[in-house]
Amino acid sequence: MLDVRVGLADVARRAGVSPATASRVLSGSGPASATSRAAVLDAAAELGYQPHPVARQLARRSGTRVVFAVRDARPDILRDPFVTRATAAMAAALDPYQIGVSLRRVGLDCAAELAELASDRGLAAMVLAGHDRELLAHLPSRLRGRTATIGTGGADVDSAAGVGALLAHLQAHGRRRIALVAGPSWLAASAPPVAAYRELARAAGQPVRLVRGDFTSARGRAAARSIMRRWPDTDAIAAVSDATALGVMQALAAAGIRVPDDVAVTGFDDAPPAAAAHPALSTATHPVEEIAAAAARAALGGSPPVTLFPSKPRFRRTCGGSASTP
Amino acid sequence: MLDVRVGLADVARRAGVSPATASRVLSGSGPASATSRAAVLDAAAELGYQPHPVARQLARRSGTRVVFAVRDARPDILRDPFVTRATAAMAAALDPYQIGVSLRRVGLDCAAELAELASDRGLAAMVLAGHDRELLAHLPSRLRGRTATIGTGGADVDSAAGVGALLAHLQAHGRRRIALVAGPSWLAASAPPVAAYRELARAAGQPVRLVRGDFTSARGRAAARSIMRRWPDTDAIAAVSDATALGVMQALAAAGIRVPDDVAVTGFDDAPPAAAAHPALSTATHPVEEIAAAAARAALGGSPPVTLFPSKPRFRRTCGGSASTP
DNA sequence: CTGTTAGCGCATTCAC
DNA sequence: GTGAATGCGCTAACAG
Repeated sequence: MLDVRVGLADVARRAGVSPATASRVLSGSGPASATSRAAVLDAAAELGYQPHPVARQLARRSGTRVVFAVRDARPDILRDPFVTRATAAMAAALDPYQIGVSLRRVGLDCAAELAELASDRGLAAMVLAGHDRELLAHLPSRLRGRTATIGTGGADVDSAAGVGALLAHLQAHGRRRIALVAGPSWLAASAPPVAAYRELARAAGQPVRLVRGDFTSARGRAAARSIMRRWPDTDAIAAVSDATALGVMQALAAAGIRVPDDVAVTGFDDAPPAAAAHPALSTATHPVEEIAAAAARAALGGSPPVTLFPSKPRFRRTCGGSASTP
Repeated sequence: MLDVRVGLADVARRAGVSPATASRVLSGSGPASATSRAAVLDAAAELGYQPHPVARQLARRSGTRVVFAVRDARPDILRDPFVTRATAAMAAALDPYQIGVSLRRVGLDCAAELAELASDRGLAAMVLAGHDRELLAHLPSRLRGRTATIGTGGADVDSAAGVGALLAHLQAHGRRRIALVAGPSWLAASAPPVAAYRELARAAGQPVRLVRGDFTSARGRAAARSIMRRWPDTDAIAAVSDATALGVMQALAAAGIRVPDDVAVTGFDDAPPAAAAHPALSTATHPVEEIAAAAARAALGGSPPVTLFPSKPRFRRTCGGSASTP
């Protein structure tokens, strides 16, 4: 039992059918009478048959790996928590399918790199993060239909809602001059929070104070300094990542600015450091694992289910209001 | 050029040799005259030949995936930063080999799960974390020689040195009653820091105050409360993970105990939250990515290079001494 | 619905 | 050293 060397032929023989029938039954698709179906299933169970994934994929011409291509300028992007969390989530989600995950960074200008990826016949599908509209229009043909994206247009968090809820909360608690540290402008996923911010500012007749970040805490520190220099009366800073928000808080503390008394701060991601920060960082949830798993499945399934995953605000100390988070 | 449909046969034809010879040249091993070798290489380059990984692995009977099996009791262990970082590092390191990574949790009592893994013929190798000696002795035969471990006995961080350096620093700065929040006792990798701690305590004639943690901040909070209840005069708490140390700091703050004035705290990992903590957490580096990549390569290569990766102390605010970290 | 016949693309025996 | 044959284990066409 559980002998590694039992093949489809053994199962077929024991079930009294042809290998083709056994294959049809065990691979799911294809017609089969109830009788032979049962016989094959029994035989497979008794023999402890385990299909050989590699042979199956060869015959089926479907690769064995899903590559997670992260488009970013920073060489160390593959150590970014978002990337590592997403990668691990995919690796866990695809394990039952016996499909592995590869991780690779591609540059902002990545046509050649994508072409190289497309020429790898071992690739079952690709999940692409950090894309923009133009890039998707020029995907290599072999990758079309096998690619799912994370971010705007693909599996994405409803960052507009999450950030919007935080901004609305800030407004409701008297903050009038709110600055936003947004994502990089080359990234499509940066747009929704910016749109939400502009809309709320306009509706409340408040000024627009927008600077670009890159999801790192270093940029958060720089952004905070820049904001307080350009607009000294700023009374709240919203960032689109917890790391950036923590950087903002560091810079404010260094400048002797109190949080939340002088300036409120909010982040995005609800990563563990947010709750552990001092004071505890207000933020919004980001179901990275669910998003990554959905994207991986979509890439394999062919049809990208353009789903927006919910983001819930977590009001904590730094937003200056009353605490109300479990 | 870069046509996906050029196969070994095409290369052979263009080079004027047989497919067998072309295979010998392109797959590295096997005899071949300099003449035909050059011809094959040229033809392959001109045609933009890309070997088909799946076919190659089928013929070679070598799987296409490396599974990262994490042995732990907690169901959410796969979201642990150590696990996600290691998984991403493997997925990036194995990408050039066209081998994907799968991630799976196995329970503490995992004989059956490992047997199931062993029966997967798509598996090229396994990297196991959270092992102990007994487990390794009972590895399924098909996994032997294809398994590398992370932690004691495998690719591991020199945690004894890292934690030892922190403890020595605490002692040198006048801390006399140091408690250690160690890893779980079922984990082999928990032992070295404990040994280092015992040795240093013994040499300095200091008491041993040892509690077990599990690398989470929740356990850190509980551990801190427990320590201060049992040994109220404790003047330093060393934890073997940053998350745990941050939990310790939270519990101390909640109890009105000042860090580092009343109690010094140190962690382990040098994760970003450590530097961002308030006060900044003293810790020691943990090259998780390098360790994971080395383990993955070792698993594929067959011979586990039992390497101890260095851990360097990062003295920051919480250890109470003079700051001295870049 | 089922069995037979061909491959999938490459690596590896063997003789030569 | 080289080529022809065989097989890896399974799936997909095609007739029946």
